[in-house]
Amino acid sequence: MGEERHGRTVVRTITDLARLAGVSPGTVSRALAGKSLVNAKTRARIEALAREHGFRPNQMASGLRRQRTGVIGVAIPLGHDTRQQISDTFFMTLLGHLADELTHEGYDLMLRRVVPDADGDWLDRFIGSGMIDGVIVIGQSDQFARIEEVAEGYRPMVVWGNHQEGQRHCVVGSDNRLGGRLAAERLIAAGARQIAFLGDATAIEFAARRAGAADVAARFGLPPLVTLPTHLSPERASEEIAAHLAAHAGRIDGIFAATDTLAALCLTALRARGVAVPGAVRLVGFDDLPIARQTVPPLTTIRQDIAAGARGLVDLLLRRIAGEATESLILPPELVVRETA
Amino acid sequence: MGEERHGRTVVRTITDLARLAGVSPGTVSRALAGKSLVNAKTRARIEALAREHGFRPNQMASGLRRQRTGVIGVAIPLGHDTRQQISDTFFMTLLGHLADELTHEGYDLMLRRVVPDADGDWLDRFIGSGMIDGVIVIGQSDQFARIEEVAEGYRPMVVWGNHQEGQRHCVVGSDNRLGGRLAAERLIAAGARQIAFLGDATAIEFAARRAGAADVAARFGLPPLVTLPTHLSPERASEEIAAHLAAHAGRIDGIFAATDTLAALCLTALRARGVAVPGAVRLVGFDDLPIARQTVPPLTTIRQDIAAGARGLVDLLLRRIAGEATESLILPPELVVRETA
DNA sequence: CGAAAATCTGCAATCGTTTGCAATTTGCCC
DNA sequence: GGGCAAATTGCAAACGATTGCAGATTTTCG
Repeated sequence: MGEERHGRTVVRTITDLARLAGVSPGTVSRALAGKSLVNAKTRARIEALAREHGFRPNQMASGLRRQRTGVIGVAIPLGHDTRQQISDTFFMTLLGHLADELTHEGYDLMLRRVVPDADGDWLDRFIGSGMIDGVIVIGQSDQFARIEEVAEGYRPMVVWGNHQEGQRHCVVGSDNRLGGRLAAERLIAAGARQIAFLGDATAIEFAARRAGAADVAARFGLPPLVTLPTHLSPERASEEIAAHLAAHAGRIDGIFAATDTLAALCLTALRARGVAVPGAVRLVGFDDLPIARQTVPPLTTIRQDIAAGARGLVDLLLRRIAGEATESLILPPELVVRETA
Repeated sequence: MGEERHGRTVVRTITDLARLAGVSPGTVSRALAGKSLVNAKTRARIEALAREHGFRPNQMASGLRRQRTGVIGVAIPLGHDTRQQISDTFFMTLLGHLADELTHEGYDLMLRRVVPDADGDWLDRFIGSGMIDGVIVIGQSDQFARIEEVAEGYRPMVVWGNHQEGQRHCVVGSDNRLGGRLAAERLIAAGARQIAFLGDATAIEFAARRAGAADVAARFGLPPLVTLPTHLSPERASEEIAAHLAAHAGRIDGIFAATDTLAALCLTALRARGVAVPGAVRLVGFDDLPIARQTVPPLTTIRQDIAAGARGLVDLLLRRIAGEATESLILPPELVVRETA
């Protein structure tokens, strides 16, 4: 420690700096932490030296001692459909906003993709690492049970996803069922009679969207929804959609897609078959991603307010870290009418 | 420590576990680290106990002692165009692949968005935090000089971006100039005579793309490129593009967009003006993002192999961490012909 | 059987920072 | 100037894991 370099003492530790300033390490620590216990002049001197030598206290050591790291973990569980989510526009936008919010609150963000099937222990591992002060889980995937279990004993966790009656873990998410209702109402208003749901209805959020749409179909006395399951990755989904359209040609006049991404693919497939949209088939998406404005014709969709979601996640998490008990936050989605329905 | 809970001793530290196993903390540490110095039976016993109590060593303490954290920092400098990049599909896809690769190599990923204008010190702060073993910077933005300066004294850093003659920092990126050449050649082959470059040519990568296109225009004896500067965020870009098209109506017959995202917006704007593509105006994008397949008509573009880029970044970084000196890695982009040129 | 070699295990220092407590200095008032 | 309170500072013990070294145990072999 304290070797010469560039003709200037290199100061790596608070002790180095203390020696330079002629005080004890404790005082340096207090000065840099901005505590009121140090003399103003002493502090100024120490701060100047720190700046001059580009010194920054080691966060690992600080974290260890204070039992708080200033890092929030963000876990993205990937379902069977591995490759998808991390490049999915919706999740990525959410992640971007999360990064903003967390930075703003002075936290760093540790990102971890997890493949629950391959590693049943993912959540405990993340939490138990001692590296994070709290965790945000983006998407429940098929891990609802696991998350519930952990929520029992670990408070600082908030999850993006769907809310179920009586669940224990704190969740932030859209009212998917309501979104589904809005979508179906619009399809019907635009003239649809036989509605199909496009997407993997085993995913819990999607199931809720579908259920909302089914509610409305039933209320209007229409035939039950047809489900057209797909994967989320564009490559596979394209083929699957084409197959579905071929199989149900002429028998479906309204499609509610689980996602704008799927809706856009579906639109391309419909065009390829020469089906008029919204003339012969009406189409509604979900999310209101940028792509929704760019399709031809532009997509009618259900908007989720991603920024508000991120704010909610961070806000609730910080309150839980502070020890508060918090309710889940359910955001209302909103119908955006463009031209496909 | 070692209090009762759920009728089972809670073991938080390696010392707790040692007490339970009737050995010393040192032995537990060695057993859990999989060192060969512990007796097979002792190790088995310790491992069983650890599993049973869900014990995981504290990474902060471990990191402090070993002077290595197992975390790689990923910094995303945001230029003036703040909101954009983190939700930009290209960067996010790259981030996804990075997460994959790093996880695969046993590293965690710490994500930090930085606004260099507001915080001139961003890179040193990140590096000096003691929280990361190395750093990947995604995009040079306008921070070329700052990065160069830091590269001088800090080895474990790799940057995604453009390569300049004689630069010091290790970079991975596409050969943007070559990409620009490919784009221009295609535009010309498709019949363009007056080519425009769409995008912010002050960004270093974009400038290189533009330069490549300009090379080709000159070689073919065509008039110099017209530059149509835009922001990257879709909202602002839309208007700007519309204005540009209005200003240059009929005088441009080929557009090279810095990005597929811009190209898609441009296509929409062209459609709105009733301009035939590729009949009256040819259009080539860059990146080959998913949206390139979905526009109408689908976009001719220059593909960057994002996965290869991520692999390169991680590979080079790990080698630098290990102390190797490494060359930069320049990947060849590739023309993908679809229907807009 | 005994000694040397090989294998395990424990001890205690260490990583760099924070913080309770005690010691010291300074300021203030009579 | 003395005495007391307030303001600063130093001391040393944490935080939890790792690891060089030395002591203890077992194995090997002549």
